[in-house]
Amino acid sequence: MARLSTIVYDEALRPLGLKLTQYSLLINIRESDAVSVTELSDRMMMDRTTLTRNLAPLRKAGWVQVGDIDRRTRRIMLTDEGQALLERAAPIWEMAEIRVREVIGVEDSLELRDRLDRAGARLKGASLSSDGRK
Amino acid sequence: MARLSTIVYDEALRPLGLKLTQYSLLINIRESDAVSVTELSDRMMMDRTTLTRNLAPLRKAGWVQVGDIDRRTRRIMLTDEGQALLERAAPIWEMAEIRVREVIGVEDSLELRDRLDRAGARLKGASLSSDGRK
DNA sequence: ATTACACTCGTGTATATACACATTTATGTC
DNA sequence: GACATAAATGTGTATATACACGAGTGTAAT
Repeated sequence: MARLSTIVYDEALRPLGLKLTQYSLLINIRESDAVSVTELSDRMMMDRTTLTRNLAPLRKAGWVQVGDIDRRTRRIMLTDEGQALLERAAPIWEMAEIRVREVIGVEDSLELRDRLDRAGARLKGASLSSDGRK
Repeated sequence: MARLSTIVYDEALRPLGLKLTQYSLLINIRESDAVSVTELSDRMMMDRTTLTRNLAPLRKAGWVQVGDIDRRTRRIMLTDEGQALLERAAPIWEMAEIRVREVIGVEDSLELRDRLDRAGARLKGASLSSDGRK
């Protein structure tokens, strides 16, 4: 399923120079502005260190900005260009979503998403975190 | 879902030094012995060049062997150690599968697999292949 | 104040993934 | 046989992913 999604979505997003994960990341940043690395990685069920790496190309492209709260915690924000990009991406994304539903099956795509959300919640905290040391 | 699978399966397979993709690759090689790179990559709905890279650590570990058919086509095979590894992995894999079904939901896991299979078939050939140049 | 511990984050290393491009080899056409 | 074309594979580059480890920072206990 990861590969299916990659194929369909990446193909659609290519004109914008975006990949699936990058789009997903930008959306999540917009929805919870000024989050910390750890918090965002939890929300995305992604390893913290993976998030750090994934932020790099987004920062280089000028879509994401990172500032400090104290000298330990950082906050991640969209730039104006990032905002603009997401607005341009919105209709393209919707079309891709429709295509995915055609390919996978309409009725189940929503239920599947739901089910995966709940599964994620169930796993959260259990295994997810670089350094398992308490 | 990719990340969910990674977490659960990788955790289970770690004692064997195997990752999810590697196990999947080994199983596919066993089921269609002496395949070519392109054929196997098609079967796994994976980019051909990705497969090449993924084979490297398996060869280095001595689980997979690669020989030549003519000087253009290569055939991929399991070594005896690869066979043995899969046998040791079988019970572990089954337990992980059970756990995934618990987490995601029993009834749907089978139907989901089916649905994804058909979706894959529908997409096959359409977009999948490094170099699209005819 | 010191000290111990918990929190927040990044880097080194290894694998996974795919696209663009290059290379080599077989095959078919004349 | 020569030559164009198609087929099979690999490499360079970039991103995605996670684990092990390390470094700095806040906080609470003494």
